[in-house]
Amino acid sequence: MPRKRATIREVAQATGLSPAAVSYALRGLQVSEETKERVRAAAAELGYEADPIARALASGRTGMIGLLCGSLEDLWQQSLAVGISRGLREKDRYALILDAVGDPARERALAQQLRDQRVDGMIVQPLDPSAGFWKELCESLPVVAIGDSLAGTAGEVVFDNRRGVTLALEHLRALGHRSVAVLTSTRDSTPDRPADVHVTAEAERLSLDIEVVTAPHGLAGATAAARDLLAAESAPSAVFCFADSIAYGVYAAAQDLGLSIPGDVSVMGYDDHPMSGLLTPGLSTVDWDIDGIVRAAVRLIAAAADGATRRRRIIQTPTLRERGSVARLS
Amino acid sequence: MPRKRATIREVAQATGLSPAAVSYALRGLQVSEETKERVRAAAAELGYEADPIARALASGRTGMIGLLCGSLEDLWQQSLAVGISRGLREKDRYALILDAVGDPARERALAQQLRDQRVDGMIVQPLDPSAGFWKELCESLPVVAIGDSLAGTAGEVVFDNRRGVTLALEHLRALGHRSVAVLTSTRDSTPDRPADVHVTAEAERLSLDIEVVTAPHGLAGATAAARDLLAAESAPSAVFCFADSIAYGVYAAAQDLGLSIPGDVSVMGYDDHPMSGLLTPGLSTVDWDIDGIVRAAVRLIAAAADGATRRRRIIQTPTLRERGSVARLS
DNA sequence: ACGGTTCAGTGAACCGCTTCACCAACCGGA
DNA sequence: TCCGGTTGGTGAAGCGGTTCACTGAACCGT
Repeated sequence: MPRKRATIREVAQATGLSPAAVSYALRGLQVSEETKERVRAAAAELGYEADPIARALASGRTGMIGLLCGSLEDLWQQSLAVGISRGLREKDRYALILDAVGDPARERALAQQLRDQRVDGMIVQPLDPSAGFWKELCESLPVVAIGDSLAGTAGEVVFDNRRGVTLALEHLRALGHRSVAVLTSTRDSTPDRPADVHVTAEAERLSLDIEVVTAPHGLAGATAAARDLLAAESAPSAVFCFADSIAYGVYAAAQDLGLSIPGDVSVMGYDDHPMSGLLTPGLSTVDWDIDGIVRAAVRLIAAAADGATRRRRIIQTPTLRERGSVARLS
Repeated sequence: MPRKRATIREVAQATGLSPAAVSYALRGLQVSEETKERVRAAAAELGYEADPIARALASGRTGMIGLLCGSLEDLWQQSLAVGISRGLREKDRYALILDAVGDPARERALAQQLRDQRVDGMIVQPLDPSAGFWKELCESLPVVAIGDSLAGTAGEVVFDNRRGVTLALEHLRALGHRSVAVLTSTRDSTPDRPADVHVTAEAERLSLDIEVVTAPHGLAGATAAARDLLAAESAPSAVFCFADSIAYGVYAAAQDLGLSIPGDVSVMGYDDHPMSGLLTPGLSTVDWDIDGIVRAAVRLIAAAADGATRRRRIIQTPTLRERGSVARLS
């Protein structure tokens, strides 16, 4: 049995001070340098370290940041989680990552759980942004949303989806494509739904023939949807996928059907996931600079957790990344 | 300001019971059905929900499972995290995922943090299994290790690396390869280090010419190492990578150098990551059945957290998955 | 010598729940 | 009728910190 941990009272005893004094000393408040040193020494001696749970109960704060992922299965959210963990380290904080595994009810429960854990703030990419509990949540702690979906948050990092859509569709148009399928997925985590609006608007402007298809979430779902799409007689000359991970499904489908990319069909992604450069051909995509997004989110949440009150909205602008999955249509 | 949360005392007040009775009632203990019902009603009425922090402080347990990833950047650990989140949901538990971002000091801090959060158990894939704190940690709560690296754990899911190595090398040998490079990485998270031992043993048995190269961690590192390897005059005819993610680096390097896989060089992976089937050619690899691993880990940790005391060791056996990245050498 | 400020430190009341020891009432059995 | 054993419930002492209101001493200028 590992010897029970030292408590603050033992340290107090050892130094002949009151627990209160020890508490203050260890946090560098209100005490003379000399006693601080004495307390530090005694604490080290006893191997004392403040219990975060007790501290959380008494003070209501923990220093932790929560990251709530709607579905960690999503490649995009994986990248997000990785980046945020790394980014927070540099701020001497750390993230508690929770995964709602695609279940809105669970998302609700976990959001609450996270709040009850007294995180100092949380970063979310909501599964169901329209759910009522977000508002309430945002009122009780700083929340930074990725993708502009929540109102009343402490901050948001939003995507200029109009620009992203324009970039992709103009690119396809410039290479001669006139009929393109737009492949989204239920729970596409990257952009907000209204991206659809931009699609139709841009399609109109560019006089493109658009067909929007929504695939079930996940690689398998995207593959199946893409297979249907590509096997149809009226198959489009290009597919614009609303996430690189969806485009991967198109690659798989093309492979199954013996179609060549971009020979038989052109493909565009949306994200720029690290794997996209490794495929053959490389996936042409809309690069959202995930590093920038992560940095922005970390900056926002750290500021908010430190008490900043100004609500900020950072807009992310994408760039086009050409790689070879889009052919010029003769 | 959101109205302050109801406390157990308010519920007690409302029902005319003592806080203790309410506490028992809500956990379904020692009270008559009738009062249970009364308490439930009052709780619902007041919107009362027990505060997990206070509960943790008083009772020492939380119901949460911690997942400590040495480096979430690693594709393998990402898959693990996803699987475990999903698996735990079925057990009505949830995982707190922490990422040490490759820093052993941070790993230590986070492990401690997790314990201090009173998780009921934790699953780890250690960055530095030789660190002293693991032992102490394992004594204070149930720990399940992925990859047999820790002693004294509540359970482990270990890899039969000898079998894995044999599978890969025999496959290469059977197709005529005699000189193969083995590409590992610092911090290869999948297998335990001693896999190297198996490599040399198997190489001897199969009379293969082996060169072991260790790449820096990450895609960029693997790519660089692979480039050096493939550009050398005495380049091997095949590369066996100790993780699919490392193999991705080889693909990238081959692309850079204008080499064809498997025409100019054959490649074998180790994991079977979902993306491996999408590359061209598909990556032939050693399939570790991550689903099985996850299920095993979840079962072990759930049992241990529920008080099971028997220490279990589950051995995972791999299979060969041929896809096309290995050519027959004429 | 005196009121007025800081400075260092103390005591006790929390934070919100669990748990242990104990009790009253009720039951059936002898 | 009395006794031992359940049942349903209570009170208070924690869990291990933080914080608020307060005190005693030292220091200030006059």
